[in-house]
Amino acid sequence: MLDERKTAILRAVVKEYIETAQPVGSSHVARSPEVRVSSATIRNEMAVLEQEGFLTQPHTSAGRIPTDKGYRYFVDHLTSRGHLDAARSQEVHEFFTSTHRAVEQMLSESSRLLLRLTDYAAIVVGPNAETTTVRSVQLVGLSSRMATIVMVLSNGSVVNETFDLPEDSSDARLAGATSHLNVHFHNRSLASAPPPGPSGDVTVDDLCTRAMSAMAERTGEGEAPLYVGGAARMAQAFDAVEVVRNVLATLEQQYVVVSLLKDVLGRGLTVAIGAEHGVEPLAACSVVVAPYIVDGETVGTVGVLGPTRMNYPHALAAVEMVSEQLGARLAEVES
Amino acid sequence: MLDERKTAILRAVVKEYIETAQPVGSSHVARSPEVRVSSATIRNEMAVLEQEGFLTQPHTSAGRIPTDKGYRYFVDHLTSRGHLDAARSQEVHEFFTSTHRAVEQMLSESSRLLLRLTDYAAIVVGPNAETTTVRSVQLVGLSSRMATIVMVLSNGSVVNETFDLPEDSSDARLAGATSHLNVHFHNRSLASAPPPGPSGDVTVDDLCTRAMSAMAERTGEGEAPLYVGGAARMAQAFDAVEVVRNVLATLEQQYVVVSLLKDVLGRGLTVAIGAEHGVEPLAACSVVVAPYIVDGETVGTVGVLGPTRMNYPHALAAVEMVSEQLGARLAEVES
DNA sequence: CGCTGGCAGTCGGTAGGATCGAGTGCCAAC
DNA sequence: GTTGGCACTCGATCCTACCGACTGCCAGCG
Repeated sequence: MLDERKTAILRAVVKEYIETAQPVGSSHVARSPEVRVSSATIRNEMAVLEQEGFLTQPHTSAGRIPTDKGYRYFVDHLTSRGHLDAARSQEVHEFFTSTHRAVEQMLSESSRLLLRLTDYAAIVVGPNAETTTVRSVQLVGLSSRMATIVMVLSNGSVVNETFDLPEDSSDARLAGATSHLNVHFHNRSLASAPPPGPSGDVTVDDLCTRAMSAMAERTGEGEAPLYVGGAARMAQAFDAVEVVRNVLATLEQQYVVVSLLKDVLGRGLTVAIGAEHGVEPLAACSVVVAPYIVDGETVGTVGVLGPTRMNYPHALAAVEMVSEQLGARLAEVES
Repeated sequence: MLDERKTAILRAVVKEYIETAQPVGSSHVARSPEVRVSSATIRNEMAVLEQEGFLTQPHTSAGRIPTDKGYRYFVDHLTSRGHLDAARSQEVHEFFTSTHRAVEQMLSESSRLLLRLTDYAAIVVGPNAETTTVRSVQLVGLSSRMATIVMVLSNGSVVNETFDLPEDSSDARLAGATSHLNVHFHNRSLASAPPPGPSGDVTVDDLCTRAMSAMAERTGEGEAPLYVGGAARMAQAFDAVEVVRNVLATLEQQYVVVSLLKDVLGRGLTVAIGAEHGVEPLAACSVVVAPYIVDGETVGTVGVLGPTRMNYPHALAAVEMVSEQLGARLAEVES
């Protein structure tokens, strides 16, 4: 699509702009060792790149900055895969060999790890209900009127909800419902299993129904657990206060974030640049995502969200590494 | 400490400054209906207030702004307790009558509620291990090498951790350990109960030890669950980018926040203004806290964190209302 | 004696204007 | 096709003057 020299120039502009956040002029590019022509030639080429939509000028007589299309071309034509430096690579390995906590904690800490690696906002979406099976169900009475249902899933995560007890429940009936549900869900997926059939005791059935409908709130569409870290740290990459506020506010709306990641991944992308992802308040942001895979199944997503002028090679490397390690770590739990 | 007129003037300055965030001059104060003297008199009084440390001038020939000491006097001498307007009051009631979810969700949503009420960062610290008793313990095998321990506490919260299984464990031994732990912890506090005694089977004992030491990470000092909402929204109240970054970064360090609240509450305060709380990066912030109480026991804390020029009466009213309702709602679970 | 109106003085904020310089587009020459 | 040179553009920066919101002080009034 672009000849070699234009590609080299575009690459130089993107790299420079990512570093400095300043419009880059032809003479800067000429200084780059990859490009061995004079600044005049570069000016001509840059004019063409601008006409074709890869670059833009904030104003006449300023340098050029990449457009979304420019970034897109850049990431699609990366020469070298990014590498994490030794220290960071080390940090990831240490993290995943030393962590020994509940899945929920591990995901939450993974998001902090990714934050430290990239300095952008790190997002980890937990395993969803479709891909895990139920290992154990238990109903626990809290008082005469309330109880909790606790489910342990095959990936080690635990979901719980409280619900009101019917009048005529008793400890025995709670136990009955517990074993009824255990038999019913044994090694079945929470989301795909049919509702439990009758048990012979109407109160037990009532208990099961109440417990399951409480649970349904949790396993509904898009209700995957979400861990966001470092929104604040990334925000400093923007200078317009207005933008910062929008971005932070959007990041607090969990379902927007989850569906954003799902959507990007669903379109087979690993990088969504600026307006590509379609979430308007995040138009100044790019997203780098990777699924994490356990037993050949995609069970969740990790990603980073940063300004469009983020360091894509680095972010790609970090996200990939964390997703791989996370998948491997979670696989250990199930094997 | 201050005569009535000085108090009125200080009050007027604080109120005005909270609203406008601009230094307020003597003529503005003179316009306030509570003060019925000329601006010249007010100037004299303000000079005294400044000398005594209640007000300060950003520079000569500017209006005055309150110092931390000024805010402190203001909140200590509030005439009228703040009231939430009808709409917000309504919102709180609706929230607490309609929510029917697991404790963890309720706390998380409470923090969002408080955020909506005040537009400052809302903080909810969950019940800690000392004040709850164990209702149920269960060990669930995830694979041949790993298992999860799940505890349901009397307040409806659920804590879980994973741990490695010893070589010679079996489903039967997991069940044995489960019932051993259940008997041991029955209606005892997780934190204060002694470690379980021997059961007669060394593998079962091993299981119990491993499970409990995994759990210990969770119930250790200062490990109360924390829900922070709306850090971003509050940040817009500051204009110095530097400050915003510090504040947001600090808010992401959970243990700092938890101990801050504990500390403030421990000193018997409900409001900590600016430097009073001693957390240096939050020197530009004030904190309003209230414990929530279940069965006469303080089990957790709610609070808001905002700029020192926050609307104290409003924040106090909001925090108090939410803490009361939250306590009442949690009490229902246990009764 | 306390309160008030008036007045001179201070100083940050803003607007206008000159200057600077990084960068462009174009062109003639190689 | 590439290059050096040149005229031009335009945001950023600095300076200056000015404005206005204050204050502190003082003399006079009730």
